[in-house]
Amino acid sequence: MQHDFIPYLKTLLNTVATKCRRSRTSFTEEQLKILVQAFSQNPYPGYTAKQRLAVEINTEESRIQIWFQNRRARHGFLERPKKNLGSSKDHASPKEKIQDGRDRRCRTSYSSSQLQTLKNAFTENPYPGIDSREQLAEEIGVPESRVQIWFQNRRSRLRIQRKRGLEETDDTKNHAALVTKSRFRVQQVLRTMK
DNA sequence: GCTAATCTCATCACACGCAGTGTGATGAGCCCATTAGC
Repeated sequence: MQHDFIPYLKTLLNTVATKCRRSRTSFTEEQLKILVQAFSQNPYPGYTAKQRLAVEINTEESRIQIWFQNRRARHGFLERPKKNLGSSKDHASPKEKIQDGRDRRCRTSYSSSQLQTLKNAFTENPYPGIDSREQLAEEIGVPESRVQIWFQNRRSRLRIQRKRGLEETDDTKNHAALVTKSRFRVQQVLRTMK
């Protein structure tokens, strides 16, 4: 997938002052064993399952989420999960499957002041590094992983907005060109009538 | 080189308010995404 130029600019910006990336987590053999086993049972664990795993191997839930994402991408697990009930081959009970289907993290609702802080930070730098994200997270009192998601969504929706804006501008230009063309044509016809 | 971290894009899910919009959460990535730390 092609990336925009901006992410590369962001990397440059971040390297100037703050730490750009979170330091790499290194899982122990024991932790990996637990993760692999959990993956073989269910490659799409719900939020509570991920939280449970996080407690079990003493890490953050967001690290579990990333691990499962990477594992799915690299171990040929291409089939998307069926909504709600799965096949009888699955290890989870039907009840558990239903819960997993709906088991998302509770939606974070930001107060207007939290949003203002995030928006200000976004204006300053749409690609904050781990240090800035952690600082922001502490300032507004939400986990760093939520700040990261907020910035991802914000960038994404801004791109869509810009794209729509450009399309509308193009439409306006096309419309103006058509009007000019029609006027010219009418004038031509009128001239020939004279 | 392996793989955690990060990115974009698409989509789901839910709140708000009553049909559609806004936005947080999640998953894929097909030359099987790219970048970068160990």
